[in-house]
Amino acid sequence: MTQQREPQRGAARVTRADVAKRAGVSTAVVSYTLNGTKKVSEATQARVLEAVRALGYRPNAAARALKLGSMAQLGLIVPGVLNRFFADLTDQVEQVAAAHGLALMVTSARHGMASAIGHLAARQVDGVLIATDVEAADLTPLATLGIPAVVLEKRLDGVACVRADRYQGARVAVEHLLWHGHRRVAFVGPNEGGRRQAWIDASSAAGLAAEPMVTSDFTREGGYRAGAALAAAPDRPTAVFVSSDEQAIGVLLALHEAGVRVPDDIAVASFDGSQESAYCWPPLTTAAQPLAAMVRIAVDHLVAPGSGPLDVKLPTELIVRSSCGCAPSTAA
Amino acid sequence: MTQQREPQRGAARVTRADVAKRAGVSTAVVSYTLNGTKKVSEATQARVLEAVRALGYRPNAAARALKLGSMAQLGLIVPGVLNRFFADLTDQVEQVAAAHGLALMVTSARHGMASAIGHLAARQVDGVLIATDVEAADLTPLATLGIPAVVLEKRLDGVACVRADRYQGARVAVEHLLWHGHRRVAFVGPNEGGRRQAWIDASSAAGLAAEPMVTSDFTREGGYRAGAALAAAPDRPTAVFVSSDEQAIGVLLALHEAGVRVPDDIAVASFDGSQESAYCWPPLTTAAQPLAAMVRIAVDHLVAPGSGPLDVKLPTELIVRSSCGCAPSTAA
DNA sequence: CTGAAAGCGCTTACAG
DNA sequence: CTGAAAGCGCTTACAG
Repeated sequence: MTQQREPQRGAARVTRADVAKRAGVSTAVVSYTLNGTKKVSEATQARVLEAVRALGYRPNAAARALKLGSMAQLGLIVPGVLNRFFADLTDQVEQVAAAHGLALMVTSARHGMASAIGHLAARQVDGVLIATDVEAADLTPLATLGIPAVVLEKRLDGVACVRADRYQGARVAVEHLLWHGHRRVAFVGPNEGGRRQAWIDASSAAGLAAEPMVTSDFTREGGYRAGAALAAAPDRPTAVFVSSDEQAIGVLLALHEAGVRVPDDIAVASFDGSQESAYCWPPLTTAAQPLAAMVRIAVDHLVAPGSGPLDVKLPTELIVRSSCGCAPSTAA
Repeated sequence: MTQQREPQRGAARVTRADVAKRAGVSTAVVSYTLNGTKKVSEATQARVLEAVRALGYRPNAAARALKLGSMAQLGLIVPGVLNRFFADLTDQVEQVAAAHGLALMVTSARHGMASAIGHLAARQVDGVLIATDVEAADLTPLATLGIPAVVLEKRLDGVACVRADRYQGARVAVEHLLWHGHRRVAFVGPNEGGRRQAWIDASSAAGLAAEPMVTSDFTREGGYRAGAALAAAPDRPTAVFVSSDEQAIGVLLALHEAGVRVPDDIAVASFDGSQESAYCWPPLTTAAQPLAAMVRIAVDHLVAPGSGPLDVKLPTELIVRSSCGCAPSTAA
């Protein structure tokens, strides 16, 4: 007796047995012709294919995955797809994964990293990309299951890592602002990390005090508050480096609302190079992360069977647009 | 002899048999305690849970899916997550699906609807949300497998559909522009459909010729080109209704570059109500789709076992910001 | 070139 | 309250 529940909507599920019967072959032959794993005579092949078509047969991915031990699927953990940069990232990963014949399971870290990882682990993904802050301890479920991971955020001992050189990118951006002649360049971002350090170093290399600094998380809302603070500051800076495009969008809005002109009153440069940065007003001068390369390297590493440790740091490229005071460019 | 390949990275996979052995029970009991499908004595339960923890055991989703006939997973088809509105949508769907204990498989329609649907069908999703243009014929693979679908775009015979009332939304937006006193309101969007018709109707109801119209696809690039055309038009309109926020972002950029002031020289209103619309400059007055409600209804329908036909059309809500000439609002 | 059969890791009706 | 066993739909080593 079968104990299988009816499929959700009661439609009769077509299995390879049905195909085999209709084609007058064994189920093995159906697999052989569908997967090309063994030679099958032309005539038989044609019969099988005809049966597949006629029946609208589609192999059951779960059964296949159970047998093969792989879901042909990658997992991606991002803070959320609402952040423009991570939307860009998600899009890239989807494309590269598809090129490898892999599906993508996007999971937000909204409910915590542990939950996101547990989720992906349970779904037997073949590898996971983590594009947000993560602790080494969060990674153990993956290690236990032998699921490879690569972190796109920060370096963790023994964990594959691909990242942009944030210090270098921020430094070049701040130096560009300095090159424009600004003597008081503000910083908007987290009170730590390479971007902040680059701002400090670039400032002092130019003989300037690194100030003011406005702490802000990586959101537009945070940027908005920082921009409002900047606009209202007693000794207003004439330029600002913002840690991410996403924040910069918020900064721009606050500045506009306060009637502070960009770049005339305050020049702005940021970090990420998201597509968004080309479409805001004014278009942002930004240190662009080499997203395509990062994703390619990360996915290749996940897919390659025996690859060793990975620790890649890629340079960013400063995209010069009009927010810094350079000649307005058209939409890029 | 086992024919199973080693798992990808050679880590020993822990199965429920290992757990059962360690806990000194049968595999059935492991299932019972993990799924709560049958009463298990406290003591046994504790032993099982201990074993699960100690072994780092995680049920195999593929096996479970094969047995249960469900992957506990929904599919979503969007043009791409790069479009802000669809990013908002994706985020909503992910949340609502998660609330139902369902994972989300996001697929872009980049390589064609047939491929996207085939992909999802092969992965045994329990339902699919289609948020982009689709033909009835594309849906047959889903019907064959008994996978329910709901379309968020347009009405198709016999297919569940949830959508915003685009005619009504566009009409209200155009009328708002008219209310501001504009006598020449342009339209940017597709040369068909409810939004265009609403613009035509609202214009003639006000005794005006509906012109000019600039055809544009639903992209920022398209909006940018349309905006440039508008700015250069001989008899420049004083207001424009744009079919989507995404396009409006492009329109704004082109207008800014041409030195055309918004809303002073040209007032702008658009459609969608994406989060983006609150953060561009100036913030957009836009007819907001009731995204949360749409997604909730759609997912509920996918999840409900025997729900009948569904054809819901929800009203939009005009969010008034400063692009139309109303008092500037702060970031919403 | 083709087929019979085992086994992937679960769940559950049935029998203690 | 617990266990033995069948079966979900595939793939593949092995034997024709």
